[in-house]
Amino acid sequence: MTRPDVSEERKRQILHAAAQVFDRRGIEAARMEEIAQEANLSVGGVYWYFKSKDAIIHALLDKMFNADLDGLHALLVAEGSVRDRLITYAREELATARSPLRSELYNLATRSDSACAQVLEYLNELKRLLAALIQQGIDRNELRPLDPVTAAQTLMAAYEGFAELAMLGFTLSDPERDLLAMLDLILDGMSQPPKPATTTTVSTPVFSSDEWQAATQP
Amino acid sequence: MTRPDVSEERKRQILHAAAQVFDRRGIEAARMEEIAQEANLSVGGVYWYFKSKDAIIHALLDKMFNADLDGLHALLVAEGSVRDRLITYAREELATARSPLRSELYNLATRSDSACAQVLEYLNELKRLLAALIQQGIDRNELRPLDPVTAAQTLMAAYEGFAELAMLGFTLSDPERDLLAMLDLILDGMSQPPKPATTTTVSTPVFSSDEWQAATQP
DNA sequence: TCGCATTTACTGAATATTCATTCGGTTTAA
DNA sequence: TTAAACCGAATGAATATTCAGTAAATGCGA
Repeated sequence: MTRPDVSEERKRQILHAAAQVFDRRGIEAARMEEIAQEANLSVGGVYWYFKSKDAIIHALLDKMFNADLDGLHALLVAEGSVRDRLITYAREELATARSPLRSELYNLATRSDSACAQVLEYLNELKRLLAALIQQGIDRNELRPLDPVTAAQTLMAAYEGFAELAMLGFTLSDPERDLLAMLDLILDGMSQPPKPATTTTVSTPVFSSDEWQAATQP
Repeated sequence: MTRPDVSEERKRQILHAAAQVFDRRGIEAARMEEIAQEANLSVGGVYWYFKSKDAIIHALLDKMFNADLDGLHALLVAEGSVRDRLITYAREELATARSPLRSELYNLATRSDSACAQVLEYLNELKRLLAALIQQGIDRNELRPLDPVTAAQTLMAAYEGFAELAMLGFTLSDPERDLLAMLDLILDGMSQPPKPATTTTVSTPVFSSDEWQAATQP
């Protein structure tokens, strides 16, 4: 009677498929039919494991958020300068950033109370972890004394905003270079003045000065 | 035969109504019926002025983007320090920021080529104007010499990200205070070291130190 | 080691609902 | 009288969810 339990495996399959379809169609436009196909199941098969489309979304959020927080947790106790670890975190985020999924989920959160609660819980935990990392930087004298929570929130806004812009294909050169340039700028501002400006290695201006000066007379 | 032309008036009515409905329901969930009602028209009446729902979205985007760019344009030639003007711009944005609309529109842009082009055009213009303003700051020695385009993009990411987070109700105290704290932090980093840290007047820490230090041992 | 019963895992057509859009008809101002 | 401005029921297409079945793995008795 006890058949080998495939439900964990199936759920993983379905969530993977859903992520793919959400990516290309958007959450609202994603059809259960297409998710089922992508998961090598029929519509009914998907409903065997998930109560509804919403349940899939919820589970997917959970998976993504946990993966993200786990990564940051690991960085909190990893070695290296705080600056380097913040950059590493940003780089890891970048991998996810260009997918419309995250923005869609946030978007959804503005309309569903339960989704909103889930997202806020994630954001608060993210803030706590980032603030802790920044506090580490202050304690080690890498960063100037600033309010770690404000700094954490600032970084979060920058990350989020960058992800949003990158998603739309709005970048100077390539996303990674732009991300690093942005972080260099912000982290320079947060660093101890002793080394006044850590040389901004990546940020090679891509526009000629003519080009942006033209903006003054449009 | 030449009746007084009400079409401009009607279009304004409809766009206003659409903005309201998009705000509370989201773009996809907004029903033409509801937009029509809000505009004191029937469904057919709305279709008399707009070819489709997409046309309404497009026109609304156009209106919002132009209002934003016009405001920034005015700030570019206004008096006051660059810092103050960047703060003023951010404050003006904040008024719009808490509505899900902007995020929805971006979100939509990832799926419609024409919407995407429209958004990118706006973002590029925004970047040009912000870069020009920052260049002004460098020329006047208010800001340290940095790549104005990178700085502009950094500010844009921060603005966007902040708007996204504020939309979800993710703030320390009140949105305005948080926004100013964030900008102070970023602009301090961009300012000339001579006055090493412009006193961060608004950023009164809201969490006790116990509270965020707890984040280290979760 | 073969049926046979039983339960789990699945299928996909049918159902029900939800809108964007259309269009034949009505109102109103000139 | 005419044409622009408007109405709103009807149409049609899209799609989440259900459900009456089917397939297949397992245990069990002979």
